[in-house]
Amino acid sequence: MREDIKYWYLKNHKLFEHLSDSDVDALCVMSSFKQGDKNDIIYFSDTDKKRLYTIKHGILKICHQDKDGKEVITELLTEHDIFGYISLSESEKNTNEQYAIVLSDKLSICSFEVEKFKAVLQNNSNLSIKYSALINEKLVSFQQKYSDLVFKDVNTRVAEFFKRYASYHAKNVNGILEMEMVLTHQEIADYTASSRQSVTSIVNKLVEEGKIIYEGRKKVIIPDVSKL
Amino acid sequence: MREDIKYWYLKNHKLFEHLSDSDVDALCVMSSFKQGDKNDIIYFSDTDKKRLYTIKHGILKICHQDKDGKEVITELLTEHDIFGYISLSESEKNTNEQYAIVLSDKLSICSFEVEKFKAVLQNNSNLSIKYSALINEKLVSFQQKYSDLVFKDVNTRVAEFFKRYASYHAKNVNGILEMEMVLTHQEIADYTASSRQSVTSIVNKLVEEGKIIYEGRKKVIIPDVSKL
DNA sequence: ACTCAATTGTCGTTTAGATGACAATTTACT
DNA sequence: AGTAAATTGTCATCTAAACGACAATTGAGT
Repeated sequence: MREDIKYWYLKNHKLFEHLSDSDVDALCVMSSFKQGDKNDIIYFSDTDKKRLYTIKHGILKICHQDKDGKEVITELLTEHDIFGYISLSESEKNTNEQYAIVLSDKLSICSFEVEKFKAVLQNNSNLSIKYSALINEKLVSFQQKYSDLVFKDVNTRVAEFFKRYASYHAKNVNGILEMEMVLTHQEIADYTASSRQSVTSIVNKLVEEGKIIYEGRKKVIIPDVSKL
Repeated sequence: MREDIKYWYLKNHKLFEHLSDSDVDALCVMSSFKQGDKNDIIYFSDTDKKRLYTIKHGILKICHQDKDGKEVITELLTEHDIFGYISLSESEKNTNEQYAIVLSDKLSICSFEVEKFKAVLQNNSNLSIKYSALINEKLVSFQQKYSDLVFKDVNTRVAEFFKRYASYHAKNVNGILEMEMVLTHQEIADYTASSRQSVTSIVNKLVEEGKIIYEGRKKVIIPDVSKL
């Protein structure tokens, strides 16, 4: 990948936007870009040097399975999201059998070796505060996800999935939200901690009520988010 | 509180242990210590200046409720744990209607104004890397908690609660774990996302099987953790 | 356009675990 | 010690949502 494109990407990332040019240069040198296609699997193997990833373009699901192969999607990542974290003890396997699968047609990601990234943090307290805050945001949204699972029923969770997905991926045309839906019912179920059949029937109910519109299986329209 | 005790506490905190004396001095100045008793409620009100807390001694539950008053315990905090996080946007309410209640007889906490703490981070990249890693640990354990809720049944979750609780609070006497139990069945239920009655019957089953021993309602013994 | 695999639709059935109701026990308080 | 309040014990009932099974539909690949 050409240096100027790396540069452009990092300069436009909320984590790095206020960095000095020379700091961005330093990051550029240590960063590595990669492409992927739909259904590609990205393992975060423990054997490799640990890396920190940020997504340049595309959608990725982070999942793991229980022993019976039942899958849970812990995160849906999009442009500018980060994944793979730094930890205190170098050795500690924190990936926890997680793996990522590309959901969008194309994906491009940018990654850094964790140890090198730490070195940049050393000289950039501003960056590290931002990084902390970012991780913190994730923590808060996970706590939210946890309470939602405890407090809210499947119907609500699925409806809120659509709202959330829309907030990331929808184009707003006069208040009408249009988006490409890259998740199957099964995947929505994995994400909302429910079952495929439940998602199917809930989606159909939402469609009947006119709250969402499916055009084919890949396009979703939400005429009025406030009614969802 | 006497300065030398503050100093001593911070010097022994894993987050601050490698800080220079002068940095610890600086933290001491901005820190404030507070005491609490069992059942005291600590609100993280949005009106106040946001603070970062660390626990000097005692046990605290962080919870929030849904509209019907149903409670979920999101975290159990103990010595050296931190709570209340920094965020990018100053204003953002991240506390999310959370509140904390003291579970142990006595509690003492230490707190910093978030903005002041950030200033110390600015000049201490080492500290901020540690801080990031700490938040990150929390994130990972939350992801774990989430998957456990999805994958594991109540029996397992309750059993694992005891293991986890023991790992923090038990004295190990020749492989036999003894601990003071500060949670009621109801609270264990709130923590494991289940119901009081389920916890009661699961606990009794574990007692019958000899996997745990209750002496009164406040003391628990685990003869052999590996069998739990 | 045709075929096959993937996805969705629709049931009836099953089940884990919540919930309610009340009794028994333990602990706290005067 | 005696009483009230909190906690725990037990059971029967209920329910949300998983699960299995199979059909219908869609879309991708040739």
